Amino acid sequence: MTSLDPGSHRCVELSQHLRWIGDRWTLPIVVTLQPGARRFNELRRAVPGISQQMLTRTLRALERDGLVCREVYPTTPPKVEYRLTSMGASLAAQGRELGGWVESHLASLTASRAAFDAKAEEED
Amino acid sequence: MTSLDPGSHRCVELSQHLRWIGDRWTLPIVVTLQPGARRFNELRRAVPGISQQMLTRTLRALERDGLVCREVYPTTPPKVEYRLTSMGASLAAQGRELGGWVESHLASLTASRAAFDAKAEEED
DNA sequence: CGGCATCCTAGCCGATACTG
DNA sequence: CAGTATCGGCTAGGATGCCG
Repeated sequence: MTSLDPGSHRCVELSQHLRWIGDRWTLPIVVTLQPGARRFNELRRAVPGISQQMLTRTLRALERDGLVCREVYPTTPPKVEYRLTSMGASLAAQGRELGGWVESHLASLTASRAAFDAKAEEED
Repeated sequence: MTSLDPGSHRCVELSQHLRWIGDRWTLPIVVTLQPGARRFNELRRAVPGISQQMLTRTLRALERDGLVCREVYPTTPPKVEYRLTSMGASLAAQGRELGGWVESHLASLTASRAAFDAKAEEED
């Protein structure tokens, strides 16, 4: 990945496409879909705290990006399943790695913040 | 990383801490600092498009998180250098991996979006 | 040179209500 | 069950101007 070398500023462009990582729900949803297809409300229950609307929006965005596949069964009541595409699955793997990094550094991160804030406060 | 297994919803919590990765400038800055220390305006020039304020803010946040170290030389004119801590360096590595993923899937992503939008439009 | 303070806008995100 | 529509708050982030 030579275009990510320092000096190449492709990373500025690429970071635009990484913004969905920062949003609240993309990664949780993708990781939740890793084991297999899930129905809408099933997914909703599986991702605690998400609103119906954000689930819809995030799923649409993922579908648009070809990371998630939406399948509608025209039964009554309607049944809609979501599953990862192969690209989505590879993203999930990346997401888990990233989560692993955060998890293993979370303690240091928190400690560092506390120290920084304490120092800032004592200077007042 | 068992706590990232589907079924564990730690990922919801962790995703909170991933938000700063999704912001526009964190990754570009961290990657730019990979080769070694840089001065403020040097960094500013090296990261095209960043405003002075966002550079300041992002660097402060990185410093607070213990990812970047700030060193002031009390000369005239003042000189300030920023360099990655070891934790910052490991984040840079993660960032490059992530960037690599995006880069290698960017074409598919873009194509998928175009197809999705075209289909949505024809349905009007 | 290397900042900080202020103002402003766009878009994320949540809550609520309604539909096939 | 699986959405869509609407409203509104919060905040990331850009522009500008001042300071040591």
